[in-house]
This record gives sequence, C-alpha cells and structure tokens, in this order.
Amino acid sequence: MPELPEVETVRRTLIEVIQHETIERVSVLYPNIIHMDQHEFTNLVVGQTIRDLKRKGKYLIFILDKHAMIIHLRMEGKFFLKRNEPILKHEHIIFTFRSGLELRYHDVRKFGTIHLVPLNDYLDTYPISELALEPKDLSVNQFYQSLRNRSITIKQALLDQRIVSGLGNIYVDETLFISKIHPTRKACDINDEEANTILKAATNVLDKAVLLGGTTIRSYTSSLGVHGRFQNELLVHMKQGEPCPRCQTPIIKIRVGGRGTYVCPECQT
DNA sequence: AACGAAACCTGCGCGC
DNA sequence: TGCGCGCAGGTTTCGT
Repeated sequence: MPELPEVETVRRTLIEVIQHETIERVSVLYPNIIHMDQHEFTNLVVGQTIRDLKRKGKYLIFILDKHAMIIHLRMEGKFFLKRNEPILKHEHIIFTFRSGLELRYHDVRKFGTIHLVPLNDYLDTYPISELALEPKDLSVNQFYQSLRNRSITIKQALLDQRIVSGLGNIYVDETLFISKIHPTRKACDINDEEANTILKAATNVLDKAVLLGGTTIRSYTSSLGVHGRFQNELLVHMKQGEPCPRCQTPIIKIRVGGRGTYVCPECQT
C-alpha cells in the first residue's frame, strides 16, 4: 500500500479512531520490524497517548507525548483495528489501548519499519531527515538543480525520496506519461521547463489520487481505509498492450532501474 | 557515481 | 496436482 496517496488515506482514516488513545500494552510478534531493542521500544511507548498522526512522504508519524513513532509500510504494511479477536498469521505488532481497542500492524512480507525517535527533533532525525519535499512543495529550481548533474534515468530520480518524496512506481509512470517524457531519459537532460511539467503533473496525480482514496491493485484484503478508486483513473500503469489514451499506440512494459515500467513508446520521448 | 543484483519476506499466477 | 520461475505499490546494501 505504499505511495503517498495510500499512506495519506490510511492517516486520515486512522486518526479519527486512535487520536487520544493511550497505549497500555504492546505485543511484538516479529521484532525485526522495529529498529530498536523491542523491550526498550515497548517500555518507552507504553503509557504514552497518541496526540496526532502525521505523514511525510510515505512515512506515517504517530505523535506521542514524548516520542514520534515513525512507520513505513513498505510494500504491504497495513493497519487493522480490532478487539479481542484471534491473532492472524501476518499481524506482527499489536498495540492495545486502555479502551480495549487494538491497533494491529499487518505485513505479509515483513518489510515495514518502525523507528521511535524523540519528539522534539524528529524532523531532523533519521529517517525523516533524509526526505526531500513532496512535489507540491518543491520549487522547480530546487528540483531542476538536483537533476542537472545526475546521469541516472528520470524515473530513478523520481523514485529517489531524497530528490522528491511521495512518488512510487505507479505514480511515477503516470506522471511521466502525462508529462510526455520517456522514463529512460537521463535526469541531467531534463530542462527546467520539463522539470516544471513533471512537478505539476506529479502534484496533480497525487492530489487526484488522494481525493479518490489511493490506488488498490492486486486486490488484497481491504485494509483499514484502503478501498481506493484511483486504479480506475490509471492511464498507463498495468496497461500493457492496451492503446495509449493519447495516440492509440499499444502501451509497452519495460524495465527501468529494476522496476516494471509502463510507457507509450510513441508519445513519451 | 552508477549499475545491477541481492537482501529483507511471502504469496500469487503462470507455464510445463 | 505439483514445481519452478518471475513478479509484486519499497528501500538498503554490497559488489563491480
């Protein structure tokens, strides 16, 4: 579930339910998710109240009394809210609140990460400190400058969260299609006008996807708040063999930087 | 610096 | 039905 719109959808849904809940107990069933000694983590977190839930790029940030709990869902992380139900195979961390409600972190591939950092400077602490701004906040000049000396492809640059944050494989493909730019173009060959086009396209795509609750492909069990509808709006992603919405040329699938990439070979140049 | 591959994991769909 | 392979919305690490 991982790109910005899906994470934002989770954030909006979750905050309504868990704000003001106090953590009474934590069960860590798979410790590797937590980038800290699990007992230290549990000791620090128990007794703290969830004051707010924020997001930066693809990270969810639980604002507690003294700490920020920073969670990355990676490929398949999800949250479920339950009480007194049997624990499922892929539920790895269970936060039990004083109210009896349980927040369960579910992750089939166990790729997700949890960092606990002091609240006062979490923005300047790893991992949030590594993040670039999101497309809507990034200036064209700043973006252009970070591309101009790079020989990587523009797709790889857009996936690099230190250059621009929030985009993943789906929304990069969509952004580059809208921008009529081929994903294998060198980042340093993108001029400032094209950089502007890309940023605007990315902003629009992400905004629209957030409005529609994100994208749900490969029908996983609908997790909390993730019944997205943006998959109906996809122009190229997963559309291989189908006609390009602009020029009718069949969309092809290629590999760029190791990632499956959908592109119109005719109108993206 | 950059590229690919491997690593972290599991499950699914495909061809045979 | 079973097996092996490739693939998956992400990121880090390691070797060339």
